[in-house]
Formats: sequence, C-alpha cells, structure tokens
Amino acid sequence: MGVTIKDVAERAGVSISTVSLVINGKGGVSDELKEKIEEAVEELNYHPNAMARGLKSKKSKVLGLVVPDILNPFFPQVIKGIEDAAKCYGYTLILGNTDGKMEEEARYLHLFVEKCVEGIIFIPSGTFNKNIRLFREIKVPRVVIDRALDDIKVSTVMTDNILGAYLGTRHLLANGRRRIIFVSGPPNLQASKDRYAGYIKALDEFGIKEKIVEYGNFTFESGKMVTTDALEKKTKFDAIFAANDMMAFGAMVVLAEKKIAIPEEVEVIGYDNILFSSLSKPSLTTIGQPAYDMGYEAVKIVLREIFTKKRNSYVSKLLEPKLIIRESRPRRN
Amino acid sequence: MGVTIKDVAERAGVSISTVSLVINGKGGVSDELKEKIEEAVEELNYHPNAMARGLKSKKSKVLGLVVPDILNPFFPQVIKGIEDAAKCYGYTLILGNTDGKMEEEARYLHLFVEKCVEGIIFIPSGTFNKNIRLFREIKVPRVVIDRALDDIKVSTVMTDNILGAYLGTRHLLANGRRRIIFVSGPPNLQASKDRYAGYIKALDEFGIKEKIVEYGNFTFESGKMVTTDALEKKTKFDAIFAANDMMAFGAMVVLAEKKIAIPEEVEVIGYDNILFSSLSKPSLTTIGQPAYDMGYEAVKIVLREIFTKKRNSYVSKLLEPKLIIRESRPRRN
DNA sequence: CTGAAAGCGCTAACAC
DNA sequence: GTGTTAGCGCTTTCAG
Repeated sequence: MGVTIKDVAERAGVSISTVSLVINGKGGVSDELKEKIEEAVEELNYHPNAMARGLKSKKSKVLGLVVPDILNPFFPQVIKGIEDAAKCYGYTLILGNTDGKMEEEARYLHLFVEKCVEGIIFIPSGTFNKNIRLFREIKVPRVVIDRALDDIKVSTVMTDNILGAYLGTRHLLANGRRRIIFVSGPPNLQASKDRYAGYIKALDEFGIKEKIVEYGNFTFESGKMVTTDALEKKTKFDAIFAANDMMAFGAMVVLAEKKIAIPEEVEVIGYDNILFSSLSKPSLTTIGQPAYDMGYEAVKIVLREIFTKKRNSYVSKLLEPKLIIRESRPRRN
Repeated sequence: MGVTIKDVAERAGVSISTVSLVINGKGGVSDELKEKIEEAVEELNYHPNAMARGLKSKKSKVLGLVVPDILNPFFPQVIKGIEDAAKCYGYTLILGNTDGKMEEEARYLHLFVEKCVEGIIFIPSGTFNKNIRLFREIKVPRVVIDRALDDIKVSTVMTDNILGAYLGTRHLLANGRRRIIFVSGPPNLQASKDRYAGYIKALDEFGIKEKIVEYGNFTFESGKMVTTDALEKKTKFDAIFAANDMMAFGAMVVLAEKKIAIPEEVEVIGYDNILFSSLSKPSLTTIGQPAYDMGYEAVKIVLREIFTKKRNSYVSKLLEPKLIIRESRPRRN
C-alpha cells in the first residue's frame, strides 16, 4: 500500500517498535498509546507488509500445495479441506496444479522453498515419481496425501486402499460377477499396487483365478480408452472396477455407446465418490474416500510439525474408505 | 534453506552483487565468473529468498485469486486457465476460496495487499457485494471475472450473459416450450440481471407473456429446492432454464424422483457446460462458457497492467457463450 | 512501558 | 566488470 509502520508511528506520535508490539498483540503497552496506535492504523488503512515481516521473523504463514489435476473433482474437495484447515490457523495457500507433469512438480517444490513456505502438502501425480526424493530432501515440514512411501521419511495421509479395493471387488463378486476388469491407475503408484492387492484379495477369497487388469491415468479419457480397447480385444467381462470415478464414467460412456446395459450386462464401480457419482444415470456405485478430511488432516499434521518444531517425527494417518452402493449394480432380484 | 547469496558469493570468491547479477540474468559479468557462480549455486543448492527479493524490488511475482466455490466444477476450469497463464509469466497463485461468504472475500482481499500480490483476480460470489467497493479501492492491478460493474473503474472478463440466456430460452421456445421456469442466480448479481434480460428478450420475440422466475444460489441444493418448491406450488411448467449446470442437475434429480420425464414432459437447460453436463443421463443441454479462456484472459489483462504500469485504463473482455444441444431436449420427431 | 538500533537477504545505485 | 553500500519494512533485543 505504501503506508508503513513508520507512518503509523509518526501519526500516533510513538516509535515504530511500540507500533509493532500493538500490531502483534504483544502486551506491555499502555491502553492510551494502544488506542492511539489503533486509531492511526485505521485512519491510514495500514496493512503490515508480509514480506518484511517474514524476512525478519522467518514466518511466512504460507503453505504450499501441489495437486495433480484440479479438474478432477476429487481434488477440489481435498483442497477445500486444506484451505479450511489452513484458514483456521491463519495460513494462506499457494496453489500448484501440475497436470501430472513431473517437471511442474519439481518446479513448484523449488518455488515453495524460494517463497519460504512453512509447510508443503504434496499430492503426487500418478506416474512413478522421482520428485518424491526431492520432496523428501526439502527441510520444510511436509506431508504427502494419497501415497504410501517405502520408508517413513515423510508424513502421509491416506485411505486404506487395500481395504477399499477389497470392498469394491467383494461387492462385485457377491453380485455374481466373475470376470471383473480392474482399471488400475499408473502401475508404479503405491495406491495402484494397494488397490490391486485388494482386488486380488477378494478374488482369492472367492476362488476366482480370472484377473483382468488394465491401466489408465485417472482421467475420463483413459477410462474411455481402456474400455474401448477391452471391447475391441473382445475381452469377456461382466464388471469394471475403476480406480477412480472419472475413469468409471469414461467406461460407462463407452458402454452406453455400445448399448451395453449397465448394470445388467456389465456392472461398474468407481472410486472416490465425487459428487457426480450420485448424479449420473445410472448413479455410480463407488468407494468413498473422505477427501475433505484427507486435506484437513494433512494440514493438521504439517502445522503440528511447524508449531512443535519437531522434525524427524513422521506421522501416518490412515483413513477408512467405504462402499457406497448405487444403481450401477444389478437390481435386486 | 539457510543458504544465502552471501554463501554463494564466498564460495565463488566474488561479491554478492556479482552473484545477484548472474542470478537475475543481467549481463555484464565475465563468462568465467558467471560459470563459477553458477557452480556455487548448484553445489550449495541455493534458492534466492523471495521475501528478501520482494521486499527490495517490490515485486512478489504473486497473483491473488478469490473464487466463490471451488467445488463447483466451473471454477476449477477457470482456475486452470489462470494458473496456466500465470505460470507462463513466472507468476504464482495464492488461492482464496470463500464459499460465497463476504467476510471471507474481504479477508482475502486484505490479505492480498499484506502479501504484496502484484495483481488480483476476483470472482465475486453471487450475493450483492459491498466488497466490490473495497476491491475497487485496492491499488493493485486487478480484474473481475464474470461480473459487470456499473462503472468502468475496474477491468472485467465476462461472457455475454444476455446472449447466452437468449440463446437458451429461444431454443426452448423453438422446441415448443411455453412455460419456462428461469432459475436465476441471486437477484442482485449483474450476471443474473443480464441473463434475465436475455430470457425476457427471447420470450418477447415469441410473444410469450408467461415469465416464471425463481432464485437459487448456484448450488446443486438450491436447484433441488427451487424445483421442489415449484412442484409443490403446482406451478405449471414445461421447461426449466437454470442459470448454471449445478442447479440444472438439482432440478433434474428432483424431476427424476417425481418420475417426470426429461425432456418429454419438462425440458431442462443449464449454463456453464461443465464436464458432467455431457455425462449425465439425459445429458444436459447447456450454454457453454469458455471457462478456461476467461481465466486465461483475466491474467493477461492483469499482467498487461502490471507490466505497462498503466493504471486507470480499464479493459473489458466479452467472450461468447454458445448453445450446446444435448439430450435434455425433445427427441426429434 | 517505550525508544533506539541492529539486522533479515536481497537489489540497485554508485564507485572503482 | 566487479565490489561497496544503502536501504526495503519489519521484529526484536537491549537500554533507559
């Protein structure tokens, strides 16, 4: 704005350090002066310069956030949780959307240290990701959402992907489905491995040998592609379990185009429970992830680290997925 | 990180100003020194401190963004446009989601000046908004998306709302609909007034007197509520034109619950063309807004102001909506 | 309880 | 070409 603490001090007829004390709510200033200063702040419409403040105090009150795809409705939910939590503690968010590009991830991670963020929340994109190493080396409190790491060098927030995929697959099997295509996310992703494990677990329980796995990248388009492929290859299947709702929608669109009845001929399940999974026709059975909570928890973890200054203590928060049954399953007989 | 320009200077055996020159790509440094400095930067993993840099240079390279509802898929599209454009010019985004709360808007606007953002992109929420005044008084380059202002004191990016609503209504009328409920956004919003004007214009053209207007707040829930109300009040209608897709979905859900055939009995049109409008069953006829472009253009306007330092020259960019015909209209006979 | 003064890390004159 | 230096606006000892 141009108006500085000095202007306020002059206006109020005090020194800048007194003004500083008042602004920051530290006691030890007489009520009289305090009032005078507050008046001056008001009249001048003074806003403390966060850069100067941060430079001196080493506190930016900013959190950095990296998300893979803001167009996937799952992430806005997470972001909202993050925002709300950050807000509670007076923190602001720098947003970095990467479109799943690793260079972008790296760029943002570097940027964040330049901007002196006090914490980083990282939602890595699907593909195998060397940035995890980069991320791990950054000395700022940080947390990964939705990705287990092979060691415990960083805090994480996840849902139980094995359980989620197990619940979904078991549901399909219980409905009599036997040839279930599992549309996985990118294979190198831990979440993909876990969900695959859940899929296998349920299959084993039912003594089913038939494993059909295809790989997508969590986009609507990839869901379409995989399904089209399967159809062209004359793969026989009576169900599709997609690793997220967007791909499930892609599958459903292709199925509808080919006049394949959902769920009568092919049953479809998604993963995430985004709003539109309840609005589609047929509405989509899916595995609900507490997206908002995941974001919220992530911030809590980061802030705890920031406040306690306890580095090298890594927390893992595992949230529960749940099966949400809708119409993309057979009618009850 | 702790490693400063001084460390780099020492390591390279030069002065800090030389390092500064190299970092900022300003010429006038011998290749030899330059190389030595770049090496030191690399080895030390030096990242310039943006706060110090900004404090001195008055350039934060940050843009502030206020959006009303990140959960409405329309906004992530806009945000993506904004992000991509900002990225191009080396700018970073601070994200502020307000849930349509005016206090939040005001909070973020103030915060942005504290954070020394160089530009602000403001997407005001629906309700009548005294923050517009606050916004107008901020001395940073700024632009409003999706909201015309009564004077030209601030740059804007919009689509032609009169045209959009006209196109939609005319389409309905051409399909033989005569009792069209217009589900408006909040009445004080200029976009609402414009869309209402477009609705009226088409009605007049067809010589229809019957105007039925209801007010929502752009949420899915409000679309449901308005439709439920209309049904309970026994309002007679053969079409619903909602001011955004979310409300249209709300309407469609209620209609479906009541076993009212879409589009045979009631035709539904939305506004925005979010991804899911093509995925719903029936897919939703809607007025497409170039959301991504709106975001992108907004950044271009703000950055032009920043770069040219031309204040007090306000730009208005008007983009074209277009009618996207889908299944929520009668089958061709 | 209040003020003076020393920087935080960097940029940008200005000397040399 | 390269180095010296004076701040940017603020917080924070440390005196008084």
